[in-house]
Amino acid sequence: MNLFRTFQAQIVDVIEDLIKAGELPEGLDTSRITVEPPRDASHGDISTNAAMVLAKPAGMKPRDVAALIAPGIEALDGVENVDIAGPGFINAGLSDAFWHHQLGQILNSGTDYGNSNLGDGEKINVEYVSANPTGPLHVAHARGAVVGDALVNLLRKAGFEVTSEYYINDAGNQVDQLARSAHLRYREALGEDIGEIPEGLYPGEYMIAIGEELADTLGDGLKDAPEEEWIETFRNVAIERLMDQIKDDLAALGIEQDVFTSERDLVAAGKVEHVQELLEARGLIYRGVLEPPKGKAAPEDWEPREQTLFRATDFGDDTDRPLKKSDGSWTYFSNDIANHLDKFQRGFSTMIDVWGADHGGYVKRMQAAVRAVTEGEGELDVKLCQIVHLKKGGEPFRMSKRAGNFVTLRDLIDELGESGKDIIRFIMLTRKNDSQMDFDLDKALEQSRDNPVFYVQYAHARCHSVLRNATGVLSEADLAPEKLAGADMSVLSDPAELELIRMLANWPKTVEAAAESHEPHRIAFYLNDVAALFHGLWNKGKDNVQLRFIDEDDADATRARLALVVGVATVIASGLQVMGVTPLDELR
RNA sequence: GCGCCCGUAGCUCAGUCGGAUAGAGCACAGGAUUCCUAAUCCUGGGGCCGCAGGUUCGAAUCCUGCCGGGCGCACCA
Repeated sequence: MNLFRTFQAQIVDVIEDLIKAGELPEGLDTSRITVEPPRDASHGDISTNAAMVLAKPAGMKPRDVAALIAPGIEALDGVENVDIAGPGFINAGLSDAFWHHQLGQILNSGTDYGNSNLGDGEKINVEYVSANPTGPLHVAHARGAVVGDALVNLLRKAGFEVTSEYYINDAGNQVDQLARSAHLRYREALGEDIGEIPEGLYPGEYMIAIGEELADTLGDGLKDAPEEEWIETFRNVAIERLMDQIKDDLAALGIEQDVFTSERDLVAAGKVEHVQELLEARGLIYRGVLEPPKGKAAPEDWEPREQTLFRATDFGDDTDRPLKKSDGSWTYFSNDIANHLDKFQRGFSTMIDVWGADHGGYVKRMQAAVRAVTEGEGELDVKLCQIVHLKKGGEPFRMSKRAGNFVTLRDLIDELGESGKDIIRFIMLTRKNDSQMDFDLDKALEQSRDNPVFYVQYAHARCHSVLRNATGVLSEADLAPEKLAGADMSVLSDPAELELIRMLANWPKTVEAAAESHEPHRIAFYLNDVAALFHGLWNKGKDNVQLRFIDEDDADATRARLALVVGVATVIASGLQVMGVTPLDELR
């Protein structure tokens, strides 16, 4: 529970008391009342819009309503003073003791601080990565992987019951081409000169080992056999190997997903037919001919064709969408509807998909389908991840080990060294998912203010450095968080110290807001703010000896200040945990 | 031509789902280190929040229309 929510509930109580007493009219809607930290610190610690929201329905002036509510707020625990300002804001200042108490709570909670019951155990499914099993992951996948995974952690922290999921596109033409590529490499492994890899097949070197394995296990009997005899086996083996590799790459990024759903299995289980029956029964399927796209040059082979169409326009899409290909097989779209219906039937009425921006044109139709197939009970939020431009020293970066090849995720991790995982994860979260991003390899390794990964890690390491130095004044046992939580915090009275505590106490609200909006990047920005205040306070100790964390002549003051230091380290660690980044105690 | 995303300081970006005088970093100018990591910090200038209307107590935020950039646009996945 974040403290602003607590105050919000208390203020609503105050208002209800006023209604009972006849001071305010009955039937006021209190749901729009918010309590927030004011942007300007001079306006106090908390601020509510209650008077402005209630003024109109109550038929009163905002300031008059505020005057009625203010005394009730002033009487609340922790409130020191109340002020009515501007158009009718009620601002309240909280006592130092209140903030000291918050700090104690941080120490007692550890990195669980910020955990919330906001989600109330509601089930949410987050699908991300879902790359085709036709090759290793490349950088373009990294952003979605990180965003999705951080979102999972974030939602869990906020009290949702989250399942992380990968949808394997193992049906359709692409995996058949994969099987053919494997067969070619199989023949190559048996000594045949295969020459150039034909257009449409997968030329990557990663196919060679698969071909060799197939040759080892199957012998040469399938070398000249017709495709029907081998395609299934080759497909299965290739997909399995590539999925293993993808899982390894994800593991290197610290990602391990709960559920892997196979498109092929969904089809085989008849789930797509089920979708069709369901839509048919609701009158949402018809045979029809689509208009060619206007303006843009029509596809070469376009011809008016009667198709099996889903009435997507009834659910907010721009045009109706085909469910079957001309050869009678299901479209990718049909299968993906089955995928989402399946998720819904497994109990997820809230679903989040993380996609690349190039799939943006697919959002509306999928959302339309989810609405149709769940009768409005299911909700799909799609997070689109914009492209990442790799750079090195400001120049576009290409790592063309093989001419024309993409940069694999593995290459990127290796390039960044042992902290590669943490660096990638942090940087990928320093932009909103839908804005484009430059990823500069030099900057990412730089140890400077310029590099947010370093800046936040440095703050955390500094905290631990202080604690290491503190053993001269306090015993190990005295440095335990739960021990420090009981310290007399009253020396923490400098504005910079209190500002830092306020920032730390903002963590639970940050978690809830980020979780509600499905925006994990907010965590990165918050941590940057925490680090900035901490570095600032640290440097104040240079001018003002009174503010140094360790005072060899005053164990009590040291205890209180170290409580603050541990609080900072705790909140940073808690935030990094959500991002999937390992906090460092030392940077040397 | 249609749809989606974006447009905020010279540059890169935040902006707590409608709040008060719009914030950081970089860059630029100046300053702080016998002292817990100066790998840091402090001070300063910088803005028509793309443009124009609308909604209301109140708009960077919501609606409409333009302008500019990115992505996508039958039976690929």
